[in-house]
Amino acid sequence: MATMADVARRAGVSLSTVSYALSGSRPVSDATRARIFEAMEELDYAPNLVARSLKGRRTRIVALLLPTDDSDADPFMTDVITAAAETARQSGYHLLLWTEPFESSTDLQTFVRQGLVDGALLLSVQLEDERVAVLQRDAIPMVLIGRTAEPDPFTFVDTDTEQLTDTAMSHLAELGHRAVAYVGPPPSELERRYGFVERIQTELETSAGRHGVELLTCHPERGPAAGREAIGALLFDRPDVTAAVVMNDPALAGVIQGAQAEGRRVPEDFSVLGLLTSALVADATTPATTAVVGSPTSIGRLAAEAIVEVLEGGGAAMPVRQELVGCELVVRSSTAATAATA
Amino acid sequence: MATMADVARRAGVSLSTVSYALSGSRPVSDATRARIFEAMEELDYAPNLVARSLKGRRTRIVALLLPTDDSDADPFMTDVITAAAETARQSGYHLLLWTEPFESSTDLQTFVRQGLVDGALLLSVQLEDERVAVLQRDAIPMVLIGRTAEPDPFTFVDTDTEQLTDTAMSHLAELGHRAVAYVGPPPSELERRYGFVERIQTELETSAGRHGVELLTCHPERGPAAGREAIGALLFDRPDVTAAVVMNDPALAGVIQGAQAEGRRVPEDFSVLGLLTSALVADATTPATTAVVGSPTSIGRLAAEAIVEVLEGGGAAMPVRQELVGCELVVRSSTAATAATA
DNA sequence: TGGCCGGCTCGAATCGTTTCGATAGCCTGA
DNA sequence: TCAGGCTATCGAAACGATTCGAGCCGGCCA
Repeated sequence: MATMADVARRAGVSLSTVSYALSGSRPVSDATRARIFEAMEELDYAPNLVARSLKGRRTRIVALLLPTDDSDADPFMTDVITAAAETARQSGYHLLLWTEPFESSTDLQTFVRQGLVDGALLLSVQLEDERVAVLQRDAIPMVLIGRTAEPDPFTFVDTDTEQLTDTAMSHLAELGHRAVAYVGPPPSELERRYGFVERIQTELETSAGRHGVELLTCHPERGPAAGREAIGALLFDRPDVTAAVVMNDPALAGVIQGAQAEGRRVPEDFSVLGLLTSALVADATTPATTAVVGSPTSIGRLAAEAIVEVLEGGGAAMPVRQELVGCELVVRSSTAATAATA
Repeated sequence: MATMADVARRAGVSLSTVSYALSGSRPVSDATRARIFEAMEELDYAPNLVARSLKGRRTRIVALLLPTDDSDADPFMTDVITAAAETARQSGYHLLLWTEPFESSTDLQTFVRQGLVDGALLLSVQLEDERVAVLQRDAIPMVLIGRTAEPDPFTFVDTDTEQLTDTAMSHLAELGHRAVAYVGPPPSELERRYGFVERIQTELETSAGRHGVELLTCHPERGPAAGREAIGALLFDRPDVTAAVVMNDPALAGVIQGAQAEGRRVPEDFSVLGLLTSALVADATTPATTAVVGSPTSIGRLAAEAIVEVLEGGGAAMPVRQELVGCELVVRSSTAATAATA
């Protein structure tokens, strides 16, 4: 690898002149610049980012904090990550993967102190997130994807859960449903105090109330069998329930099958609506599941934009950016008007 | 951030002694070492990785080359990535995301020349992969996940496609199936000359031949509708087909539904076997789809181990490592013996 | 013709490590 | 008592860039 000194020698100028030609931070005559660029060309020169980082005291690398035990969110996460990486790259930044189980932030602590990363993007933020405290202690700029219990004064990007739940409930209410099952994530997710899950629960209740709908909650484990069982038990108790809102991809098919096993046709007698259901899963059920989905791509992009903005902003006091990303109803074939309505 | 000089001053020793105490590359007396570590503790010292990288001419960062237009492999990729990152971390390495569309390796070229990464992990390798040529030109150590048309002399980790196809065909042959449909990936994947896909196709044919099974191929687009249509047309032509092997997650449910629409019960009259089907999708179909799956976690781990080995190995000539990762049959409910056999 | 101004270029210091060569002190053995 | 050998420590030179202050040289004006 050629260095700047090689280029300088070849072009017959000093090291610093090469630097100025490259950065433009001081004027360089056209003739000199031409010779320098020619020399660079001939030597296949590319500036060494490590040296630049050392001198500039910033690496333009952002850590992507990825909890390893959050596999439910996989398809969603991939899109977030890809979009974030793309966006960051366009601004000259890079994303460095930092995977770790949910609780164990001492490693994170020593990691960020090593100065490899300028900032961090936090995925799957929990209501009380240790990682936030750790980063805050060392004043590492960060952007959360998700929200902590007390969102201020952090910059975050999150799905607009209020819109999400409201889109879901209005859709069902308009179709005439008055008693709806909420099939939530498995119990293990609840214990983790994952903000997203709790927010959905309360806002779903609020929204149901507003639409005059009664909501009945259950939290089956992963897998279709658990889904079948949960909806079966629920329908046995409450045969007046005519629809289910499902935020549990692994159990989704089970919910449909369970309802069918109770003698309900889907969607004629019983509607099923997915929440943040991955397209692959929604299309795999019979019938295909109508769902309200977020926009992982926008989230990734916005998060990357936000962290870049913070890092480029230098010391300037910036307004904290808190963005909610809208949701969309993707109509497939699992919801329909109730008999009463139709 | 405290530097080594701060620690040295506080401990009353020279800079170099601190370095030796930390690295152990020269003896340091117990008393001195104790004072040094105490000083580090008090100052919350952590060595600066950027400076270390500059001096050592290696960053211990590995690029993870991730094609952005390969969304079909998502759930699989997430596991590969996570496992690779975890493994790398345990050896003191980091993974840096480099996303780019399939064709555009000039960016990659200038990127690797900047010396930020010591090596690279290539995901979704194609038969003729530009990226390999680019990296080879600059002698960047790499490990492929997948194989190029001519796999030598590269280090790679890949799914054992021969075992994969053979597991699939023996399963169906044992159940008595003699004419089997192969529902492959969408045409767009074929054009890309993705080695994995072509290898599966030929080996499936070989394996079918060996088991006395006739194989009929189709490549529907993504989505259940395409799957229904494809299998419908195929069964219309060839009513003697009693099973389908599907390597196309988005179309999988459609294949099952299409067979049912032709009056076949699944699995009693018609078996469906998934190839590398993601668990989420396999569990979402009715009935749940039996599948032969690879081990993304092992692949990620092995790939990370391999690149670390290469990078740590220094100049030492090492045997090229080429590993094939085995597959496993996950029995669910979509395959059964043919009427003739049962 | 001399002094001044301004545009380009240069040398040197710096970022925080690692590592090589040298030195100071101590012990051992003759 | 002194040469010789160890051991523990120190100083200085890198690694490859950025950036500050200074200097050179030509042109312009008086």
